[in-house]
Amino acid sequence: MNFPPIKEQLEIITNNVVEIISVDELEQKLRLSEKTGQPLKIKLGADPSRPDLHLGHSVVLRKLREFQNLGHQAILIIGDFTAMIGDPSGKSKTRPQLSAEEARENGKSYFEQASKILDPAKTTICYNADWLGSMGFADVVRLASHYTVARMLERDDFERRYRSQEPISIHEFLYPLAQGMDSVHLKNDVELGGTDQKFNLLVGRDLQREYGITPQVCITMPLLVGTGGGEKMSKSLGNAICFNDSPDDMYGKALSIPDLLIQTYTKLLLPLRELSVCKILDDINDNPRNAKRSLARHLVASYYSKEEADAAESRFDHLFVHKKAPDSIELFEFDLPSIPLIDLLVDLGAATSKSDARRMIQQKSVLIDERKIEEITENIELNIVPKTVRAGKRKFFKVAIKKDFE
RNA sequence: GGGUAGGUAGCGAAGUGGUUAAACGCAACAGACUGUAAAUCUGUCGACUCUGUCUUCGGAGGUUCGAAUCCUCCCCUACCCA
Repeated sequence: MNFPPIKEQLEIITNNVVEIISVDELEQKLRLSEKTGQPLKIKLGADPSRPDLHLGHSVVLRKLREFQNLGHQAILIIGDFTAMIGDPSGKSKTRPQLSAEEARENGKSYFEQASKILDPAKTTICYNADWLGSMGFADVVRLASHYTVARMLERDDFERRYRSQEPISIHEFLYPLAQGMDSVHLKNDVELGGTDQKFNLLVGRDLQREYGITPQVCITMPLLVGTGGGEKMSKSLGNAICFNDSPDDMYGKALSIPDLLIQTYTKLLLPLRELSVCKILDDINDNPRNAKRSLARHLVASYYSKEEADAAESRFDHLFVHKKAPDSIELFEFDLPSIPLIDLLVDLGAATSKSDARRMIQQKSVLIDERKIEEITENIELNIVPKTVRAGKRKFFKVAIKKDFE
């Protein structure tokens, strides 16, 4: 196997990362692989309890892809074992515990989505239940003896939670250890993760050393800020752009990010070596509108195609710039001759409750066939010819009576 | 086992007997404006048979004309002591 020159590799690997522990060791490993022709094993852990990949995941996946491009071996670990126990960290305590089948299923879906970025043919995929699942209680006790409570409490979020008197369950201490065991098992050279993974990555490093393996190099990538601008991108916070979002959604969400984020998104999510991408950065100050539109188009193009991206943009312009109704609107048929508007809005899912529907009408955001509704008690006649219901700027419906209604 | 401090709307956080459906912040939604679903400003933000009614402040009872606020029991969390 021939690798690019070390200097070039380092340059690519270093780009965009927050921290590498340590660069010297990385360089040593690269030299060794050059000498032996052995590619480095690059590990990335995947959480199968949340199989909806979003742009936040893409930051680290793109880094893994860069390693692949350099000729190294990407290993995607599906954390099906840990998912079966149920991740206790943070707020989502109610997260359902996954069965073995669900975890595998989600893992598969994760891999499929990740393949939009990785080269699937060159990606090794494995499930950590394969080795963690066969550990006995005695093994776990032995493993746990390698780490101390004080060191556990050094971890950022443990420390924070401890200080603010939030509960920390004992088994949460086992998580970093389990993840570290993955590294022991795989004998990987590098582990990738977001900055929130730093502690876990370091535990893997320590454990490898304990078990007599050359410690892994830890590389942390920035956490992507969500579309709202404040918190990190996460599906549950509703500020994520998912791989599986439709081109229209993806385009629209990308355009909705605060201007301040244009630069970050461009750098972390798009290939900067491309000229058209560089131009986005140049445009930010003079013409943020164009910069953001270009960012949105590039994003859609990278997950779908250039054609889809252009189409999404023109549909967006049609809808929001020219303020016209979209071409295709979902049709809802009712077997009633008429219906109170309030009920209609609830039935359509445009409003979450009748009070909500009432509010929307009061706020003058409901239009029927372009006519603004002022009256809360409005009754809507249904015909064979569909009427267009618009609630707010984004929600469109067509409503009609069922054809065979008598 | 003993003690202390807590559990308030999607989240964070006020309120400790009476205009309190419950301040404030974030999120969300809507409107204006715009360059877009940015920014900014304004409004809304428990439910309903909606100028009124009903149900909420960990759970169940109780005191009172009246309770998120007082009492009893229970559940949950953190910290301290053992």
